Amino acid sequence: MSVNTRFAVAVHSAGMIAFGERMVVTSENIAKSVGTNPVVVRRVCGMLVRAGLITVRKGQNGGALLTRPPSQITLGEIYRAVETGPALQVPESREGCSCPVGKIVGGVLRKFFCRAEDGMLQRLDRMKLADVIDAVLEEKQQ
Amino acid sequence: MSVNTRFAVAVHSAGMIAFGERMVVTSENIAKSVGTNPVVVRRVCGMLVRAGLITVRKGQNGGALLTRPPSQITLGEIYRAVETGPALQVPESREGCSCPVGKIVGGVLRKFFCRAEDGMLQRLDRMKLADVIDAVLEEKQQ
DNA sequence: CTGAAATGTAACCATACTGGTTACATTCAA
DNA sequence: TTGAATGTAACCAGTATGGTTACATTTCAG
Repeated sequence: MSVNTRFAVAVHSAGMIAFGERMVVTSENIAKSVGTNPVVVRRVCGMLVRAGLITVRKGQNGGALLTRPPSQITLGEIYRAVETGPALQVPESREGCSCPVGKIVGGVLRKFFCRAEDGMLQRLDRMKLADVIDAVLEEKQQ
Repeated sequence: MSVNTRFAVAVHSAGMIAFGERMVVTSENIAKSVGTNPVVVRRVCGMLVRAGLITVRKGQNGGALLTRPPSQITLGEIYRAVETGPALQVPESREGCSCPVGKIVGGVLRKFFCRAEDGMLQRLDRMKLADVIDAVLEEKQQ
């Protein structure tokens, strides 16, 4: 329970914010649905704001809105908005401490890992927020 | 410096172990090259042993050996050997605590995230340990 | 057979990241 | 003006990781 749920919270939040024009979506609403704390939601939404994916209105009857329709927002964009650094990391060999071959290996690994991670990002780029919403609505019908 | 360097250490180690027939590769050798501690290397190599990717001989003139040639070992196998749990996680909404819709969203997200992660795994499965070794040797020439 | 060299593993610590929580200033609408 | 909402700082707890020491165990060399 120590990793990486930020992305999930972000997608979940964005999915609810997609309905922001029909209902007021507050951090408290979202937190209830996600099963977490309003402050956590606000932290994540802050990153979405900084990435230009949503806008937030303070004050009474506040709430958030998407800046684009959910069919034009990809999970890749959300991922990049909230995730910092590569998923596959290479330890920074403390300078000079490791043998020269060790440094070469580190550089090579970084290249390989980047290519692998791109595979994940490309798939995320092909998934639209609207796809997630559709899947949820479909499951809800059943 | 808190995440995920296990995989990098594992690939680096396996790469050195590929030369185990021509030279004695000890955890201390590997640790020097990686820039870490022999115990850390042994911990990771233990997982590779359990996954059947290498064998280790204790005692004097010990060292490790690959169970297959490096052209038949993929980075995907190494990844699965040392990495536990999905890279993209969905918070387990504390049972009953979250609204029913929240649970549906969680399930949907898990599906989407799995598909995305598969993109990374498929690429890792196409990368052979031999490819890494070749790339390192090539860089070393220059 | 003995000793040196190597592994396997437990134990402990420091560090870092995350998420939960409280608190409070700020903003905005009714 | 007041209440509802956000933004953010601050602090805590839990967890994972990596570094380190220590020690039992294994295995080969001599």
